[in-house]
Amino acid sequence: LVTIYDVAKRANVSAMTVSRVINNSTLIKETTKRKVLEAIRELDYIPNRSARSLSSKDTKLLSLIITDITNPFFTGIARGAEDRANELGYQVVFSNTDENVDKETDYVRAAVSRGMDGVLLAPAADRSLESIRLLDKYRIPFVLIDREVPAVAADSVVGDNAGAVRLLFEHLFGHGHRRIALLSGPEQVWNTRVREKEYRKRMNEQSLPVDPRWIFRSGLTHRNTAEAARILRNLPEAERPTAVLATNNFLALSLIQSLKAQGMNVPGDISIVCFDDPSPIPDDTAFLTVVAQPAYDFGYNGVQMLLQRIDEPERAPSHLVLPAKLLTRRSVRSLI
Amino acid sequence: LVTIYDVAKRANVSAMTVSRVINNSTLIKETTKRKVLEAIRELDYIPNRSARSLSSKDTKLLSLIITDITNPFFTGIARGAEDRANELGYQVVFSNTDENVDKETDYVRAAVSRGMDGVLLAPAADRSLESIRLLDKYRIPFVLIDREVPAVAADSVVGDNAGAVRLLFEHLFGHGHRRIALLSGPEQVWNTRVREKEYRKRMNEQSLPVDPRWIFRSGLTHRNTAEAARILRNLPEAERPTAVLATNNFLALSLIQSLKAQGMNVPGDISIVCFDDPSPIPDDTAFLTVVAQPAYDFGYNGVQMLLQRIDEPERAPSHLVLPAKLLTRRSVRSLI
DNA sequence: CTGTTAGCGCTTTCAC
DNA sequence: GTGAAAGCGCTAACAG
Repeated sequence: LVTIYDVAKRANVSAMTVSRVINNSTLIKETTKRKVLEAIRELDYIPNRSARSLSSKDTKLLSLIITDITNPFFTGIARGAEDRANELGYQVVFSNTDENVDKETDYVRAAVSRGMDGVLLAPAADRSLESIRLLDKYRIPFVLIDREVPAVAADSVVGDNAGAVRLLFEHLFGHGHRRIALLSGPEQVWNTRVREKEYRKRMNEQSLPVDPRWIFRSGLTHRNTAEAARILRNLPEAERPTAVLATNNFLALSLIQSLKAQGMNVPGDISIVCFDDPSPIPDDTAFLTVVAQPAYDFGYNGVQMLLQRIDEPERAPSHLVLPAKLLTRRSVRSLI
Repeated sequence: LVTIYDVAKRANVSAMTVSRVINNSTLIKETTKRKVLEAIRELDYIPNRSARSLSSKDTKLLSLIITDITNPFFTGIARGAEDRANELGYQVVFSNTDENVDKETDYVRAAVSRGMDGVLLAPAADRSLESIRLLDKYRIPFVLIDREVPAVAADSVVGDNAGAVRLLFEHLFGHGHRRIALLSGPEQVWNTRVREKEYRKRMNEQSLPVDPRWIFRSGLTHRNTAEAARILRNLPEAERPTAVLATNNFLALSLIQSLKAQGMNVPGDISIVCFDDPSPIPDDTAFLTVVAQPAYDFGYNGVQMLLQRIDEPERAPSHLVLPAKLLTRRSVRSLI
């Protein structure tokens, strides 16, 4: 193995000088620098990150903690994060919590253990407060993405949830839908609550009744839409929603499957819209009408914000809210 | 910051004993172990990975180098890899090469620099031989996934490419298609060649002509299917393929878009099948008929194999070939 | 079963 | 501009 001392000897300088060169220190004579660079090339020297990290305290490692990279929304975030991290000389470690706060906390411990320079966190639930306390305790800079946590004032990049619900609602309303159901996630997820609240607000605004039997709640990882489908089918025609607004793409897909199993057809018997495109790229063949959030930008800007935080740990928290876009496809039937 | 010495002092033992405890050494008295564990808990001690790595040479870090995590095929691999890595106490750093070998080599250098315990590599092209030489030189265990590299005898987990092409071909043939075009990737990708070869073999076997104008080649990242669509449309009816076999999911999606722009309809005017499901989860609304490779297993088994390699660096290379499954959907029109 | 000593490869700090 | 000394937090190798 070739170390900094081998390079130093070869270039007839001290190890310290080599260190300065690989760290782009400016206080170095051009000629020595050149000499060192040459020695590095000749010996094919690659610095040892563990050693650097041990003495300098930075690792050039970022942690990306999301719930499930399989969901194109999070995949997009991951891609955006990696791109920006790479541009800035960082690498990213990713972890899936599956909406499980205990797993999340383990990952945060790992981040502490590795001395990661920062964490990009999509908190699993309100209980993520635990993870955040750990982060705070060890002074690890972090940025919340996609979801906030109550009582936590931290940097964040989130979607315009209310605006997105509005787009969805107006689309349905515009197509004549009045009885609109909600397929929602766990209540402990900030996101879910905001979306649900806006749904109720819109319904009220139009003086539309919200039948409690129209509100369905499901886990995000363990999706149980079968019961929702059964209930929907068994509702008397006049009380049955003509459309469902799902707060999550995979939930919507799952519901369609469950409805099919019940002999109900989308959009023939019931229309469906949801958050986030289940397709990772533009797709003419896609079926679901969705509000697509700019996942890539969540990740890209998240890392950007994280590095600003690393630079200036004391600045006031910033918040970035990104708008969603309606993609009209074929899962909504016009009632007009 | 709390170090191993703080714990040692608190537990009235030496640092070494603490070290043994956190490393699950068996040669420790139960009572001392308990004492140490308690001190660890009281002080909320979290070991410093950089320090451990510097002296022990292992990092519990794995590198996953793929071309684009955005593609559900690679997303699945990533998820499988992370799951298995997590089970075994490792974390994974992911990197996207965008089919660019230079970028890939940079990432391999980073892996060396970080002393990663192993690398899971989906080589961008035959030129990836460079990256592999680096890996060899620094004795970093690695496993090839999805793609092989000529003249490299290394562990690998790949799909049954020939079998998958056969499934696709037989599906088309069974539905009466005789003029079948090929939309393929860059020739420098091992995968692509195997698939193309099998396509020709099948066509020959059925004594079907392969018109050179039916072979289209596109970049995987920069997809140029517009020209293919134009050519297809301009071909005289009798010489125009009735179906296209695409070797990549995103290529297929892109072609559909391009054909649409040319006023051609899928599957009305032309049928399309391809490799790998563009949907990350089971999706009843999906349009494309595909052969789906078990992406998750690629990643899961890849990590498994990698760790065996780490354990026994000298064993003979193993190769795992995973079968694909035909998912029949709506992109093929029956001609019978 | 437990402790001591040395050192992993780098950077910090302070001289010069 | 450059170098020497010390040490980051841990574990290998040995001793007992």
